[in-house]
Amino acid sequence: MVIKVEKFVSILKEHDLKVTPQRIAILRYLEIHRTHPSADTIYEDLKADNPSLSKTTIYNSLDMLKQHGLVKALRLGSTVRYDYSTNRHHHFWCRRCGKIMDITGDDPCWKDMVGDDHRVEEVHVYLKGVCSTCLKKKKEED
Amino acid sequence: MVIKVEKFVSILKEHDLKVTPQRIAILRYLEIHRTHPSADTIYEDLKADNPSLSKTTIYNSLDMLKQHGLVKALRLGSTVRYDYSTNRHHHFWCRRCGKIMDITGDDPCWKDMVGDDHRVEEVHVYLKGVCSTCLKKKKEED
DNA sequence: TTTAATATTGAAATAAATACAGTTTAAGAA
DNA sequence: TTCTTAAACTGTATTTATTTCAATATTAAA
Ligand SMILES: [Mn+2]
Ligand SMILES: [Mn+2]
Ligand SMILES: [Zn+2]
Ligand SMILES: [Zn+2]
Repeated sequence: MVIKVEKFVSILKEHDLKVTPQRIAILRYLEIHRTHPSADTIYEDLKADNPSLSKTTIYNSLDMLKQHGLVKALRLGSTVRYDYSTNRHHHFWCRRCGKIMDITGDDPCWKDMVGDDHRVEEVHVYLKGVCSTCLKKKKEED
Repeated sequence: MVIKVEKFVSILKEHDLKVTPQRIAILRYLEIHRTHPSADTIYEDLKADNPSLSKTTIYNSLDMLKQHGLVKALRLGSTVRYDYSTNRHHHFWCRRCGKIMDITGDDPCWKDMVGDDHRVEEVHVYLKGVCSTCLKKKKEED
C-alpha cells in the first residue's frame, strides 16, 4: 500500500506537480477502479476516507491530471468518465448494465477517413448497445 | 416558400405527428441551415419570427423529431448539435473556427472492431482538430 | 362547431461544472 | 526545525444546459 503511494508520488513529481493526498488518492482510485468512473463517483467514494474532500478539488485535480496526460477523459452521451489508461483505445457502453468496456484491436485509419486536408488532433469514438453478458442474461430469461 | 412548408407538413403527417407551426419552423430551419446548430441557436433564430416561442418547445420538438428519425443529434464535447442529414456519417470539428463538417467516405467496420459478442446499436464518432481553411489562414499569417 | 387529446408556454427545478474568496498546506529557504 | 509564500483545498455561490410541470392554447377529428 505504501509502495503504491510512492509510485504516485513519483509520477506527480516527474510532472512537477505538487504532491497532495487528494491527488494521490485520485490517481490511486483510478488505477484500482478501471470502471471509467465519473467525477461524482470518485468524489463519493473518496469522501469515505476523507470527509472534508471537496468536489471542486476532484474537478480541479482531474482536469490537471488530464492536462498532464496522466488520465484521460471520455464523454459518453452526457456523462464524462475518467480513464487511467491513456493509450488510444475506444469504448463500448452497454445501455442495459451501464458498463463501459475497452475496445481492443485495430483502430481504423482516421487519417484516411478525413483526408489530408484537416489536421486531426483528437479522435472521439464510442459504440453503444447491449453487452454480451446482458444479451446472455436476456436469453436465459426467455 | 409555401411549397417548402407543404413538404414538412407531409413529413410530419407521414409520421402521425401533429402539424404545428413550431415543428414546421424547426424542420425548415434545419433543412436550410446545415451548420449542425444547437437547440439554443435554433431557438434564438426562430424567436425572431415567433417571439412567443418557448425554449421548451424547441427541446420537446427536437427530441420528438429525433425519436422519429427525422433529425439526428450529435454530441461534440459538451454541446449537442442537430443535423437534418440522418444518414450515417461522421463529423470533423474545427477547434479554431468551430465549424462542424461532414465526413464522407468509407465507414470503418465497427462490427469487426467490437466483435460479435456485443450488439452494437449506436456508433458515436467525431474527430477534432484544425480544418484546412484555418490551416491555410495560419500559413498566410506567417 | 364542439370536443378531447395533445402541444405550447413560461416558470421553477435539476444537475454538472465552474468561479471565487478565505483557509490550509506543500516544499524550499533560513 | 521553523518560517515563508505560492499553490492547493474547501465550501459556497453561480452558471449553463436541460427537464419538469401546471396552466393555456391549438390541432384534428367528430
Ligand atoms: Mn478505457
Ligand atoms: Mn452532419
Ligand atoms: Zn451489459
Ligand atoms: Zn476552421
